[in-house]
Amino acid sequence: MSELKMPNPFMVLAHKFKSMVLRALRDQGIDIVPMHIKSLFCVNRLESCTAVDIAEGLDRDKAQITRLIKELIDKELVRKEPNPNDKRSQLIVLTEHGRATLNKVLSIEESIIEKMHQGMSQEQLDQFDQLSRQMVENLQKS
Amino acid sequence: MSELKMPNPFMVLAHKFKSMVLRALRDQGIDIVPMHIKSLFCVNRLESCTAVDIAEGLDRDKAQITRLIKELIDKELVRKEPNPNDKRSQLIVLTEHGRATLNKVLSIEESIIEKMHQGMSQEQLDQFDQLSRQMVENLQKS
DNA sequence: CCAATCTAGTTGATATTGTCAACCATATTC
DNA sequence: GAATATGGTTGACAATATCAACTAGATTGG
Repeated sequence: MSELKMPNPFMVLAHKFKSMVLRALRDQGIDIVPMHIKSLFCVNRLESCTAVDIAEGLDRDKAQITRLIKELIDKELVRKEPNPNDKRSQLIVLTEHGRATLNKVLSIEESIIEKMHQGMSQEQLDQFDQLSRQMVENLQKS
Repeated sequence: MSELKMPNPFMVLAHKFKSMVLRALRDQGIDIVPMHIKSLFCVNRLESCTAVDIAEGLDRDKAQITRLIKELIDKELVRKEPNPNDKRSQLIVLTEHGRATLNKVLSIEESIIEKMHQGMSQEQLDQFDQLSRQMVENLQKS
């Protein structure tokens, strides 16, 4: 083959970032994992949030999200309430503990992101995010 | 908390990309997984390649790489040769089958990457990679 | 109004990837 | 030559992902 293929830099970055987030959580004695964080942020973002909203919002399997939600309930970070609009469904709601944990985690992630972004202009960061989003869209087109 | 946190675009991209690569491998009847690919590319890049070279090159645990190499040997994609310079160590070498598989996989990944990069200039792509690398370096500074 | 179809969520099973610790054999260092 | 470090392995477990099949409820169309 022509040239020797190097690892995709954005994949290297994703691996490093995720490892660092998990390590930072452990160091802070926070017993949750990155997928928990993503789910909690999802619940926080949506006024009325169901499991399928999280699955779609995070582009994950419904089965996986069901299990994640159960873990978040066990850790008393969220609770379920009946969905007035759909008897099959429940609304996922942050508990006080969940909100407090989310605030801690937000700080942790923000400090990692700040370190990651050192020496870069806002314009560069905006373009980086924009290109990432565009690439996701490109991949989604069938 | 202040603003509602959205998922990091490069993490969304990494998840989507990895899923697509695995799906494409399955569609092509190729019974390997993304970590196998990364390892094979690593072996291909280095003139004299050991397990610890792969572990370091991919920023992965030695234990994980040991297991991956065993799988690659089982699938006859690589083989081990004694390391003349270190009795503890073996050199990992691509087999013919491994080289052929790597070529197929290269095509598959390249077509996914081409699709991902649609509508983007080379300058933009270079900057994207450069920013990713810089972010990795930033995270690595202790 | 009811059958057919779709959807929300669950459960089971399995796959992929990741992490930590402990170990043995070998290499290096002092 | 003892102490320390390193390459690789094994065990155990954790985190994430995927697919299929299922039940209960919602929607659709005749």
